[in-house]
Amino acid sequence: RLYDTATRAVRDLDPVRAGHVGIYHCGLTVQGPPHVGHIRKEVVFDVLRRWLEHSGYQVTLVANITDIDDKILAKSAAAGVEWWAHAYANERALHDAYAVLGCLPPTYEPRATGHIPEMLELIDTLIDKGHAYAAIDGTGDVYFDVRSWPAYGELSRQHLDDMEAAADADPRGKRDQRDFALWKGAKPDEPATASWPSPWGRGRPGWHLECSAMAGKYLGEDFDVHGGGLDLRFPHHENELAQSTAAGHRFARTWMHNGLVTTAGEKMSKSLGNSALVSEVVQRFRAVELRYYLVAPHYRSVVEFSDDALTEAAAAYGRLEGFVRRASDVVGPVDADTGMPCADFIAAMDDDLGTPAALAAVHEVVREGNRLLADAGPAGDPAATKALRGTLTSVRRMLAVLGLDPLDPVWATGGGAGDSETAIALDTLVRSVLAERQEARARKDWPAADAARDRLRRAGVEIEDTPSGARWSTTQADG
RNA sequence: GGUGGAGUGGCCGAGAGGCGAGGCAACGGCCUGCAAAGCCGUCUACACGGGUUCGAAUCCCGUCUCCACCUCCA
Repeated sequence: RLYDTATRAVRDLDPVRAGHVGIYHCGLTVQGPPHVGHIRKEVVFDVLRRWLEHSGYQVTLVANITDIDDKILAKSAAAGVEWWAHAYANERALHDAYAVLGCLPPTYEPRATGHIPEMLELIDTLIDKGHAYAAIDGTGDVYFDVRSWPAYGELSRQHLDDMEAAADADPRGKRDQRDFALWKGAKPDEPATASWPSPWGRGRPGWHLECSAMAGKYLGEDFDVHGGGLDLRFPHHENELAQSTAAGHRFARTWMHNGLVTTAGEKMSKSLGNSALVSEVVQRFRAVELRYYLVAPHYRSVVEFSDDALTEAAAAYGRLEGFVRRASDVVGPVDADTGMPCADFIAAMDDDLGTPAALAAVHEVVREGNRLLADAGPAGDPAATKALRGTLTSVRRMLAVLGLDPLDPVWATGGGAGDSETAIALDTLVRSVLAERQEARARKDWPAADAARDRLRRAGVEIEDTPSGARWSTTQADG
């Protein structure tokens, strides 16, 4: 079940094609590097995709890249670089961000500039059906005629006559002030590379049209889920819906919107200057902690971004991670794919992606696992060890669905031969200090034992005494 | 002016007519040489004012505060 913005109700997901779910969500306009708000949406749809796949569906996840628009042209011009270089650099930054956060790559990521023919075709259809027209002022713009489409406003329940008058009352070549551009005629000061030929002269696509054309191309005229940030509900998604349905498509069956990330109570956005860039946050927190922070609240709620909140998320995640590492030490490697989520977890995830309740269920299972840990082990109760194995496998499976399995290789720092040699060297050194401490403890020389521990701690190495001996970790790498 | 949403314990954050979500912090106990981690326990909250009900954080009416959208926005 998923909450559908259009009907304002939690509804059963009833796929167009049995066993398959097609999802389109609005990716980024690559005008700048992604901040935490942008990446929240990626994480939300990544969790949805993982859960659907876990539940036996084949998922096609399409997220567009808007690689041309006013801001890209303006910012690249200001920076003195080509617009396409600017867009591509930020597209790469986006890819880096979701790789760092452990988001699986989408099935496809179409770029707006690669789909001009599909867009022109859609405009043709709309003109033929009487829902679009070329601007009367000769700018080469083409607009959607909102007054020609009585259902306009159905998604956001807005009425044309109740809307605030646009700030700039310049009607340009529009029949109605609320008509929106499907195609934008090229302006003399824009680079020649930023326009394409069309029946109305050279120009480029309007933002809303891109998504309609690309969703239709890759998912069909009737598909399951269309998503994006809540701020896109109007006008972007309203306009997409109007265009596509006016062109005769059924379009999205469920509209899914994630809540926004705020800082100091206000929406995180570049224009407000309160953005926390993903690349900057992961300097101070581990990426998996950032991901936990984003997965823990429900996807439709507002999340307030702060270092305190992130620190708390890190502590909560540390509890889960600590169990997984300790239990793995005791029972050895397990295949997380064979684990079964507990019933509460399944019920929570099926109910509109209830990650808070799902995570609460994981914490409960971890508590049980920690109890087992006290009795398990080579010298311990074999029944407890067996039970612990099952618990560990289940916990890892549940965390994997959320993209939070601590043992997933994506969270390994570094990688490559050099790093692993360093890791081996570090491990050898730490173990020699631990051995020293153990000798001191054996002869009850507590000051010497504590001095060894303090020495490690000052170097960022935390020690944990377990029934099977001391284990060590840093906040960055595993011991 | 219109549209959608939110206000929950020291903090974060779920739930949506009766059965104490969960996490963090704090405190007490167990464990530990001492710690850390873990386990057990304590802290019984739902913006405000009315109403409905045997029973309301949850439903209804009213009030206040906040956020988002109506301009590019995840």
